Amino acid sequence: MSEVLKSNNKTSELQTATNFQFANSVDCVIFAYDGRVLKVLLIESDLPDYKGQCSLLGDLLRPDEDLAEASHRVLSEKVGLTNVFLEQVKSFGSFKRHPSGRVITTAYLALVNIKDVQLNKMGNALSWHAVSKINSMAFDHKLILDTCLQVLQRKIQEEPIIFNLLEKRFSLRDLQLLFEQILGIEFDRRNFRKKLFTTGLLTDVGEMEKDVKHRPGKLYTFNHEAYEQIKKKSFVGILF
Amino acid sequence: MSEVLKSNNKTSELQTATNFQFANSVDCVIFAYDGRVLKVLLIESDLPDYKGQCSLLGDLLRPDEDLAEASHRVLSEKVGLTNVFLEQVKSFGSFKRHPSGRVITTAYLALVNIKDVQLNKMGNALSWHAVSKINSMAFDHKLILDTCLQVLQRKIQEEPIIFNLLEKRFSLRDLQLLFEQILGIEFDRRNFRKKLFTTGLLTDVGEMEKDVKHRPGKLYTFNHEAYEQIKKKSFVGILF
DNA sequence: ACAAAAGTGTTGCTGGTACACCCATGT
DNA sequence: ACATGGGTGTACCAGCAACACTTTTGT
Repeated sequence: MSEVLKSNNKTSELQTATNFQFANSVDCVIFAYDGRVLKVLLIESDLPDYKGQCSLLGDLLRPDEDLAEASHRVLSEKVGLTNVFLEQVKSFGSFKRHPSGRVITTAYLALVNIKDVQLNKMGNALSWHAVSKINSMAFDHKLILDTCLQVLQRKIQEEPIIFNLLEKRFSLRDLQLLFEQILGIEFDRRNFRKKLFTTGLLTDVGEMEKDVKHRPGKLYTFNHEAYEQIKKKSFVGILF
Repeated sequence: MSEVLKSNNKTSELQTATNFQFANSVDCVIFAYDGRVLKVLLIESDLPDYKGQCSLLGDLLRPDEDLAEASHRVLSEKVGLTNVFLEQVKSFGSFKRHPSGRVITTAYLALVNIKDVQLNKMGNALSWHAVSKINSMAFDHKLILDTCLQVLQRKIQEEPIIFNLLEKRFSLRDLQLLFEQILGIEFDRRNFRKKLFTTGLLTDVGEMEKDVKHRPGKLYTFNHEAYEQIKKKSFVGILF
């Protein structure tokens, strides 16, 4: 082991250029819901190694930007979206994960409304893929996707982030179907309604669905203010 | 914006050395319990910028190792521990977080048994600090510590990782005090016992505490096998 | 009229919380 | 005997799950 690596801190090593041999990137797992299934936005790889395979949208980290900034930049530059729900999930640093060199990537979970994305404007190789149908991807991106899907499944049960996937106004049916899609289970309609109402997070906007070929349902919005109030109350429910 | 950064993937850029100007590190937030309060293992910084302040134990990522490997190496080389509970928490990539250059660090949560750590053997600047007493640290390490503490608080309620902080055999009192320390709340003793017993994760080892100046309590171990069985049953409890 | 989904209430069970008394050990 | 904490049981309440019928709209 070199002396350099034995030191208490990193100063001595940082002065040497030999340690600056890493590239860092962010990769965004951009989820959306088309009303039927959960989808993820991918780009076709043009690397020879991964001919025809898809990869996540990402980019190299710039010298002057933060990880979070980089993830927002990817959404902005490559998808044309700002003010997106973005949350860091995990970093992947296997030294063989990228064919062209040592790249450490940090995965971000993005939840967008599918109607906000205009693929024709962003052109070319971007497309939505049903999450359940994806078998292989470029690099280790399938692993990253799976990891983010699991995090999504956990998080929608802990925080009301699922609303980022719906339009401002939605029916209870929309909401339930989306929960069921993501979690892969079904709920009793009546109990689901009761539970959601008792959270106090849904505001009845006083309008109804239109253009449905059955009795139209009421439309709701997510009540941010109510959630901010509720959040303060501590959550404790010891159990593994 | 350069053409290079507009490309669909990262190949072209990776070939150039200009993108390999980052250093990556891991920093371990090593928690332990001394029977009274939650502690974290820190090292005194010898950087002039951070004279007298403490920092987490970390090291630069080597060209040939994974992030997880690096975190285990830190525990092994600097604390003399192997087979430690280690879990990635978050990466921190602010471009001004390190005075000597651009370092992206990935924080790991480590849970160890305090008796396994022999500070005298590791020598010098390592020491345990009560988590609640720490006001400032070198770099952005206070932020990292706070983040990891929050993750710890959440995780001990979701998974039985708390046992990593106790000895193999422990009394219910030990376990309850530790929960209370970490979460900063108190539990009713009788309800706590019932709840833990109903999980089926505690095995009565048929022995009692010794050297206590009151009625000795039974000792238990964590039942890994039972947990593996239980884990299979899916957890769903929609609520935010 | 029929199909499709909206909307609504009750009951039983389970799990959480609040709470009080007796027991074993060391001093 | 006293102090300290171990060990146990009960009663109430809230939240969840299971379950069926009526209503509204479009075709």
